[in-house]
Amino acid sequence: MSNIDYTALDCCPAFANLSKNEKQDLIKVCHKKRFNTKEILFAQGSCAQGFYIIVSGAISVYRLGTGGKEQLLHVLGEGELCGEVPVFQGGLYPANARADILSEVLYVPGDDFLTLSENHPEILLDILAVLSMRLRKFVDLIDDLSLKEVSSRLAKFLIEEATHQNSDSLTLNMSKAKLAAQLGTIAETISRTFSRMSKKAIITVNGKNVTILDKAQLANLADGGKL
Amino acid sequence: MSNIDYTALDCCPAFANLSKNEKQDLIKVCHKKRFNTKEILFAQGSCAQGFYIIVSGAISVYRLGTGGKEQLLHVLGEGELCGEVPVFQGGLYPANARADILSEVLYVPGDDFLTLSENHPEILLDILAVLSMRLRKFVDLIDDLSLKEVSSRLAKFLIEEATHQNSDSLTLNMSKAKLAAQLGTIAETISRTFSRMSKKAIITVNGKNVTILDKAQLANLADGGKL
DNA sequence: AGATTGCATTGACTTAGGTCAAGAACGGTA
DNA sequence: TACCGTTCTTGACCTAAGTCAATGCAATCT
Repeated sequence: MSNIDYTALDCCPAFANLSKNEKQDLIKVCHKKRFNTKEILFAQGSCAQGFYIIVSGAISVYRLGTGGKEQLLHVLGEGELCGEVPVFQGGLYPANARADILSEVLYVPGDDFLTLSENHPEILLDILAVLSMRLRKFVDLIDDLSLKEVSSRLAKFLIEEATHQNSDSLTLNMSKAKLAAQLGTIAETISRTFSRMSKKAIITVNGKNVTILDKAQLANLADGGKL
Repeated sequence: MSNIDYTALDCCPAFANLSKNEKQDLIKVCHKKRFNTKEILFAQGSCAQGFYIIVSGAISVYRLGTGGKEQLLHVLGEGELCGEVPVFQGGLYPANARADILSEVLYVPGDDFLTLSENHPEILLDILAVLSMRLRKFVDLIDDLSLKEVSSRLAKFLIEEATHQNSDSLTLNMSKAKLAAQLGTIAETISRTFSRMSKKAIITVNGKNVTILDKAQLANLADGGKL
């Protein structure tokens, strides 16, 4: 079907355990696709024949509310899977997916994947790990939305992001509106929360750069403390 | 290890596809356990060595917020799996689980299960279906918490429950407080929402019995309409 | 430079829904 | 029946956060 180089799968941790031969078997059934900025990969409720492996770029997976408010479910990047749920259950995509920037993906037809898994069942354990990780993240998000306030969620996000960029300051790699959607709120509220944190000398904000001044207080906020 | 009858697994849709022999292999590694009302199966963050198959009873899986507010993640019943995520990823339970009533479960050690899956990889597809279903439900819950109001969530719940009990009236099988926790709110708000729906002649409430008077309006609410 | 476009910020206002507290209703037990 | 604990309802209040609208940038294009 395709003559893509099997090393394209090297970017994908979920398939890292596969042997060279297994990767070649998998790549044989893949179709390379390319999505432009803002192009839709799939819409909630539409029928799924397969899933995607992201080779490069970034894909937002989201739900839409009344009035067009978005709740981001994940932002997926290089090496991650996208839209795999309906392959194993239900057949319909549970949410919408859109390319944030020009993105290259491998489309894996579900049937082909399932056939392949008969010969290489270890692959299923890898997928189980991916879904388990997603469940964990969702539990955290549900917990946040239901039990925490925006200042907590933002504090948590900043701590995670700073840790990730291992420093006391961090650069937001998305617009405030997108950050808001991810945290289950709106841009204005993010703005106000940033400025309240600044007034209390917990952080300083400069465009997309945030510097953490008082780690302890930020951790306290993340933990449910009052701003 | 155990000499439980393999037919104990018949209650479990996730393992319905297994042959008699496979069920016997699985049951061999299971330990029967029994939990009294309010007894804890596991706590968030504790280390997991295995998962549970619920034979009878009911298990609540939940997160705790400050001040003891609970967000229910699922209420699991006969035949369902519980605590399987850490077997495949991370090793720690993502949430708390507690028996609502006297419950019988089969404890499946993770290692044994993984070993078993090497000989019967189809079992992994069944687990994938279970996790996929959970992801779907979580996406709906996230959507509700972030994008819908309580009246919407309650309306949706009533419609689902009535459909499930196939009639225009339904009996709540839990306390209002528990219903509230499931919908990400508190008992008082549920009370008030019920009474507003009653005043508008959409439903009538009588103890644990709810009768739907105006299906169309209820559906409209579930869809984001104003109460 | 001026104009256009897209984000970010701020203020004034509204509102859903949480908190606290007082009763009322219900269910089991003696 | 009377007593108890639990659950449910209702009211008064408060606050987090959403809405709407004005304005301020900063970046890019003509």
